[in-house]
Amino acid sequence: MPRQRRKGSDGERGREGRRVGRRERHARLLHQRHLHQRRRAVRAVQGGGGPRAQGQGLRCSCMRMSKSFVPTLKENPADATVASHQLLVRAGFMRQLAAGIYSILPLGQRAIHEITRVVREEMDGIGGQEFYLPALNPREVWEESGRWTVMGENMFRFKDRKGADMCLAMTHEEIFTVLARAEVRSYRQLPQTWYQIQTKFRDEPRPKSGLLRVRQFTMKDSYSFDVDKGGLDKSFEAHRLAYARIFQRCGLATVQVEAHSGAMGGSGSIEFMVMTDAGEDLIASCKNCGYAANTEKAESKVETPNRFAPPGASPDPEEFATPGVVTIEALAQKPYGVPAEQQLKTLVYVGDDKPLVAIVRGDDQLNEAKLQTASGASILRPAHPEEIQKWMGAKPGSLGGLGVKTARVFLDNRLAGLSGLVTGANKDGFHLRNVSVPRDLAHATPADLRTAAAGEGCPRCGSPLEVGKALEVGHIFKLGTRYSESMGARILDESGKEVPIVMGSYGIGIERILAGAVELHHDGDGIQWPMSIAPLHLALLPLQIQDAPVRETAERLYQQMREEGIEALLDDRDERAGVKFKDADLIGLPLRVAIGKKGLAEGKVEWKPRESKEVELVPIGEVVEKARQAVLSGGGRLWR
RNA sequence: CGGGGCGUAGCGCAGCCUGGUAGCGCGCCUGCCUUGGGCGCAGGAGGUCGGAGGUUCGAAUCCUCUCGCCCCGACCA
Repeated sequence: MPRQRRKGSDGERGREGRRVGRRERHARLLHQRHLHQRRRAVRAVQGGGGPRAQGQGLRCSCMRMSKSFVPTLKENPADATVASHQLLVRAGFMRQLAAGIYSILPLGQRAIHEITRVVREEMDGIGGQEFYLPALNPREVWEESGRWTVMGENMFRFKDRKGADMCLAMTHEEIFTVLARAEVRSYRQLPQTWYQIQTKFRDEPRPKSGLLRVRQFTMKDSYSFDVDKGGLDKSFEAHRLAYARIFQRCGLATVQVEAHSGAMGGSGSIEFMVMTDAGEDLIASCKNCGYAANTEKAESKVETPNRFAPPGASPDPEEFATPGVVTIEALAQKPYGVPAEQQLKTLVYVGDDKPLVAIVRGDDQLNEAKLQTASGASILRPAHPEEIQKWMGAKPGSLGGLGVKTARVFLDNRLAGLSGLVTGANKDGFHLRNVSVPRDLAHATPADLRTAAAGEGCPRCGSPLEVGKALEVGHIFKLGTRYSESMGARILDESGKEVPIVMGSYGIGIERILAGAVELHHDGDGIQWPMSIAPLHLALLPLQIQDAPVRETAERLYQQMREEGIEALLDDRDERAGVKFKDADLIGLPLRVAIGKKGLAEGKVEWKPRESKEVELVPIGEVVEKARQAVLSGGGRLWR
């Protein structure tokens, strides 16, 4: 088929020199192509129209099962425990290479393309400009921000042949800041929003759950650069709204929660969470007022009556022997009978190489993220037993905060004002009773240290909080001047004063969207892709491939769909109907059209959306249009 | 990093305790048959038993070391 140039129309005019905007030109091109393909479609229907070489000038890409690499499995892979991992492997979307490292197969890659398309559209929509930065970084930049140390073991590091320290980037604050400081001089050049979609490397101590926690993954990361805090607030809000649209368009219901900022630093952050048991985070939320926070940060209202306080003045602390008792539980038992809520739990940590003591009520859980926030430490870890012995003079199990001078002591807020409590004596085998917080622990810094639990009061409205498991798919941070100060990215403001650029950083885990969508959308038979991110729109199943009318009808529909921009997966394998149905359900394309002898006798084919139970008989001549409508109304896109 | 489990054919597993011929199901190849929800029959190919060392006449099996993977606890898109 000869490809004709259309003369004298749009293309020519562009050459005449009239400035045509890129966008406009692109739209025109699409229109031209559309007309062209329409004509072909008409010809195809009118006759001839047999199978054609794939891709001839068409941008819509379809697939023939017989020629595609889609290795489906009947049985679940042994190591997969969560649905998304099992199904993505079984349906032929990915294979594991090593712990937390996956090869993405053609179907998986197509779905990822759809996701990144949505992400790009929304990022461009808020004025983001796409970059592509190096994943391979020299030590020096990370040294400048201080994160060469902070990132610790989580960063992949090695030496190049000259012996220089290198690393694989976990995120790109540093590199973008280097660009900004080198080129951005004036407030007039701001605000800027820069982003990329790029591979990130993190040497996770424990990769797990398929794509949910891996060591190499794709992240959309963006960075905003503003003159002041007000500008940052605007950039942050723009991202927040864009993220909400991205996840919604990808078929993910998300909740936005207040979050701990961790190694990123900064003043505030919001996480976007998909509620699923496959997730690893715990979030507390209030149905009544909408409060939602990661339990790393969530607060709660709890009643803490001073019920162990002795009448009158509190007697002095008194040592008593507790041989072999090293747990809260044991001290609550028989001979002692000290309820856990009367005890103080004393834990020793090391924050930036200095000892820290944290005290919470015996039945509460210390929240390390909160201790990190309270202490301002950038690296926090539990102390080793030898360190504890050295600083406290006793082993874990007999520790207490009284008289501690070797370490900063932090005390959970709920303990304020209580007395008549029991704690370790910092002497193995002994505890202290009659401990009064105001008198004996006055040297401790009060802080919110305990982990909020389900049923406790919402910090805003007091209604009972719910706690559920969630998967983090996005995280937005107000970095402020954390990086611009340490790395010297300064500009002149309106008054001619040199000020650090105010930054924000915003991340989305691309594969987590993929896996999260599967967690949310599947059934016992397989995946149920949302139209917007489905690898293809429709499965076309000729049920008896040896039957010429069946085969030819399928081929014709395949061709027509392709020309209409509907992405079809034609299962042209010589397999039994059952095999095709099973694979189609497993792969989970949103639409299915089955062509069988029976229906064909009446001039009909079978229509079935993946999530529907019923099959609908549709006249052959109507099915392409029906599919077109379904793709569009489902949030999909024709013509790529 | 602490605790637990598992490495045997492409995939899922048995065999190991009590040392002596490496097996089953699925998948794959050939033929016949069947043809609307992972058909049936017959034949066939395919394995350094994760690796190294040791004990033994003999090791998938017992011992030591090591590597890898999964799960549970401490870290993050």
